[in-house]
Amino acid sequence: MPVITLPDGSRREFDRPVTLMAVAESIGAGLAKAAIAGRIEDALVDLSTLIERDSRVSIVTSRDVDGVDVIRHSTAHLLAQAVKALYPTAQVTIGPVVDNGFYYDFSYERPFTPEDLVAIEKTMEVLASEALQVERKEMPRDDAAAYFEGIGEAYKAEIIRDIPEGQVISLYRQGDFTDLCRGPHVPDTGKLRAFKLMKIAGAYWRGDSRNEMLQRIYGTAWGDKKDLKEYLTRLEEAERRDHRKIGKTLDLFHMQEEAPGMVFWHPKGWTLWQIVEQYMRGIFRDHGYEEIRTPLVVSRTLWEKSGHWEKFQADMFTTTSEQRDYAIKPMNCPCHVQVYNQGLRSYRELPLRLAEFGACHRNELSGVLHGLMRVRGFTQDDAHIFCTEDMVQAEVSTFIDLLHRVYADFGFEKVLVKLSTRPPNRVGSDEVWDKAEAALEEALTSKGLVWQLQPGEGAFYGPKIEFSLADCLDRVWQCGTIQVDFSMPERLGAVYVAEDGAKHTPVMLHRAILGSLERFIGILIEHYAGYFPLWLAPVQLVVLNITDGQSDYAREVVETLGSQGFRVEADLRNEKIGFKIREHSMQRVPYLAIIGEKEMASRTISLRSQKGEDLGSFGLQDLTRRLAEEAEARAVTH
RNA sequence: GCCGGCGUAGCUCAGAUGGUAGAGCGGCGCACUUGUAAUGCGCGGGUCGAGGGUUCGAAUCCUUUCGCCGGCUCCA
Repeated sequence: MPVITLPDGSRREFDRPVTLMAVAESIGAGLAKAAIAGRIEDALVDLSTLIERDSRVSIVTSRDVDGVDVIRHSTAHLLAQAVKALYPTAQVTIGPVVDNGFYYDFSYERPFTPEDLVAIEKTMEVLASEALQVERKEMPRDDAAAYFEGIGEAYKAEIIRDIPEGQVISLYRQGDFTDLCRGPHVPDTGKLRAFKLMKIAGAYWRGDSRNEMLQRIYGTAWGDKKDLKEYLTRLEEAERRDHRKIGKTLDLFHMQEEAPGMVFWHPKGWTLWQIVEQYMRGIFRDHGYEEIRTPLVVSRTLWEKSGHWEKFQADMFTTTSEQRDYAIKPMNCPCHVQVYNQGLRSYRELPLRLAEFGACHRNELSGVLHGLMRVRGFTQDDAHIFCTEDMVQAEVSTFIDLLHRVYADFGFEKVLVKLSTRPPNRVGSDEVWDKAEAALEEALTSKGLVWQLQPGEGAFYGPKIEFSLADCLDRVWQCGTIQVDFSMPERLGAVYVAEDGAKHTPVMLHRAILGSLERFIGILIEHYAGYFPLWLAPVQLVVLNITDGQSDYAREVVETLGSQGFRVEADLRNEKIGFKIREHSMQRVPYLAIIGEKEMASRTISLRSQKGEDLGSFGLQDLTRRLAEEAEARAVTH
């Protein structure tokens, strides 16, 4: 006689085992209708699950995150059912839930086309409208394998064969379609009301590039149509913010096929770059870093010592001169160790923080290149801290503060943190790893940060922390990192003389805040949709005259502001003011200063914000004060 | 690198089924001297990503190749 405890603490007693659905019905018809799945104790299960013992129970609806995931998972099944209905020779493989949706991989004799996608989606809608019951059935492993082999589903059979013998396997049937699945699923396909197929892509069977390429269909699914629409709007917004598009319209940079994965920076883009770089240079200077510059082209012999030649040769650009092999540096650390190695270092010099805006090149696979976000030539805000093991925690701790400050200055408040610990293949003793991992963890804890642990995800040479920022669309970008390295200083012969007079190997911390400047600028462009805050805007203000009569005064204003370090341009063209305003507004210039007869007579300007507000007339002193204050505050005004 | 899609004027894009390319914006010229998101008129501008093939004839069909886009894989 199960006693059921609901989330609000109330209890209900039943005189015989009941299904979750029956519990939902006993609470209310509305809830029963909205029910997607349920939870018994903490396990997410089907509504058809029979409750035989006293339990804590809750009903999951589409307003529940887990409920939406169940809907997505069931929509993946609906997709597979539709594909099998339209293309019976297609074989199903796997169909998991991903962020915002799901996908399903199929093996089929030809690629699916966009027209297929339309047909499949239509069939899915029909199947959903039929509100087919979704039934769970359990089967012994071997029977299940035999079943799928019998219906020609080789991939499913293969998946089952990898499940331990003797285990009971669950199958889900809806209409004439049966899929192997752990579940849970919606009670009937009528619950699937808000979905859309998004795109087709290739994907390797089991994610291994040696395997067959399958046809992956991506879809999105939501609890209701409103959420679906919101999601699609968000995608449109992301498209609107695409840095490749904005980079073109704002004339920031371009790329061309003669230099794939490399950037041609135009004057405005390079101005933005310089603002970012000079800002970081100031940060370095204020926090005990010394800036250096090391060669781009370095002999193979150094890369052999560092181990890169062996491990990453295919990913490096190489060249030859007078029978010597060279590689264009894919990272800066070996070169930084060379700077460290000049002269004999004393413990008194530690920690030594060497920073470089290091231009690196990696011969990335052509298929992964993506605007500024994934390039072959990039510049890191790189630095290496040479220190003792005892200094690691303090250095990491200071770095974390620094990083948060930098992100906040650029307008990013939300930072996500991941700690990656020792992988199976690694260098260094367990004691040293223990110490390093503890130092990183302690540094995070002392800052009161929440972090995600990634066991085994550390580099072979040491543990690391990765910092990601969330942009205005809540997209997450991993930018910062701090990594402990036990390997390279020793490999490259870095030492210091300690208090005991003996030579010791320093620990090296690799660290970056922005990561790649190219990519970071790409993120900035998308975050602000090109509407940069004043301190970042390549052109901060344009002075517009009404007629030729004010040209000289306009030039004078530009000169005055320019001499005070503002990035100001004049637009003295013989055009209507509305035309000029429109052009510069579309170029997302933060401020426009308009000068007509009136302004010239009173030696003022009329100020217009990017948003189109008339801010009134300003004398030059008031204007410069206003601009300076806003730039200094790094205020985000639009 | 792999799978699929795409590549036409400076930009955004039209150009079924093969018949030697078109619009808007920008550019240039002329007129207009203009008050807060497009003044009017006129003029140029493209070996249709590149190579090869089929054809009387290719932007269009086939093929090779480069690049871009979306994924997969990779990411020291």
